[in-house]
Amino acid sequence: MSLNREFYERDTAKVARDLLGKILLRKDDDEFLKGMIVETEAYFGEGDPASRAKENKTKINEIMWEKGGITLVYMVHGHWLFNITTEGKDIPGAVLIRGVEPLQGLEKMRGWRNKEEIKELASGPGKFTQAFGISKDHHGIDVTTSNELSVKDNKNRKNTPRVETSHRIGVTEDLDRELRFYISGNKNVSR
DNA sequence: ATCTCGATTGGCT
DNA sequence: GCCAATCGAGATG
Repeated sequence: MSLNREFYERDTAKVARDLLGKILLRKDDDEFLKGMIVETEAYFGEGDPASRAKENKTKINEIMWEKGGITLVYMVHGHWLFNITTEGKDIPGAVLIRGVEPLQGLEKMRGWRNKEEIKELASGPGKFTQAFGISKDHHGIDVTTSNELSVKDNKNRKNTPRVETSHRIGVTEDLDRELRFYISGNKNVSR
């Protein structure tokens, strides 16, 4: 079962933290690519200087004001970045997926990334989208109902992961709060 | 039509 | 650690 609407329509920082350890599934043709989310960042709306929803809506970011659980994909520095929207309608928010531990479909990921080492496949927001073949085509997908792209609970993991936090990476201006979350000690965290 | 910018990456020192 | 290449969106003319 995919995580439901209620999971996403909560405080963005909580969603970002709770996505750690969850399983991300991407179906490409008949093959499944699978990985565990190990690093995320939370982005709010007005008052968050680093957020794309800090000012006016655009064709791409308007989705942040809609319901939670929808994919938001855009390009930065020549790389596609993948987010999932949070909160309900009219409250903007999204979680950026920054790091994933590859679990299934490694050969396809290696081909798309042109790298061999597992820790080089998805240990960064742009690396992850390249490894999973995610691009503009995957913008606006409802991950609570889609077969192509979904997020599920991790049945194999009983204890909750040990989480560390830091300031968000690469942003020109950040809030005082630490809004980057990652699983302590995991090799697929970006840095 | 052209310009600017960025939630990045990888190669080099 | 530094820095250049990256490329599409949004703004501007």
